[in-house]
Amino acid sequence: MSQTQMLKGILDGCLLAIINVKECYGYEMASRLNDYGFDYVSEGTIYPLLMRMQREELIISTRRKSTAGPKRKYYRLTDKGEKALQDFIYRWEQLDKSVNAIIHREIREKGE
Amino acid sequence: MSQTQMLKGILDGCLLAIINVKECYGYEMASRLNDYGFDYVSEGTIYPLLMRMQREELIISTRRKSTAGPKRKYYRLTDKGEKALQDFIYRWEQLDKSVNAIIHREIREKGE
DNA sequence: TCCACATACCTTGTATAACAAGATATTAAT
DNA sequence: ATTAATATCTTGTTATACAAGGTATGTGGA
Repeated sequence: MSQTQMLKGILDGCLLAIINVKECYGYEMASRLNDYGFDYVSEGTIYPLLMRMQREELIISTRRKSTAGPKRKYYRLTDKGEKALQDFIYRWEQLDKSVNAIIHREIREKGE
Repeated sequence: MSQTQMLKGILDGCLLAIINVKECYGYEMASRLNDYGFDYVSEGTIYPLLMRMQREELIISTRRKSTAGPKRKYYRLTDKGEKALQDFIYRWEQLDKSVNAIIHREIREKGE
């Protein structure tokens, strides 16, 4: 029952959402996540995730020069990635509703 | 990026919340979760989870006769379990806020 | 020039937890 | 006796976040 477990299956959707706002590279995403209120997310988490999503053709990358340091890999969504993001948002909202219902003890009607 | 991954680290808190409302036994919890809007959660998920939480002294069980079938194990929260539930709710609300901020593109101020 | 440092990416191994599938036992009804 | 619903539990698999560490590039200061 840790914060790391709670992120499972959620982080990938969050990265898609971040990329959707604006092209972004891995190293920057950690701090971006932080801005949104997440605790520090390891690069050992982010990079494998990005590579997996690229393999699944949800995102594609372009290498560009950095102002300071090695080249960056900027990611953007594919059409498939945009669909995956919409799907994630839907599933998140379902979960959100369910968990909040439990916490606030609001049992839904069966027929809904 | 499946529904099953999204439940990780969340199901245990949800079960604590359910038990907190009213003593409950494993078999019943599946349908209770369903009432709250969750998809079917396997018994192969629920029972090991209950046993783990009992081992961690978050819940304790009492065997009682069933109206039809073998004895039920009714669970209730310990003091430690109540604290764990409060802790879960806090962490859930943090996550909830963060994910919704990302989805709705509301970047928080750093100083907050 | 040389070195420290921030930037930027990647790999390996580990731990956790949800799940499918199936086993077992009890009670009621046919 | 047989079937079905109830109720619990076990085994093996899979997915994924993370710690720890490695590699490479560019800037600025000594």
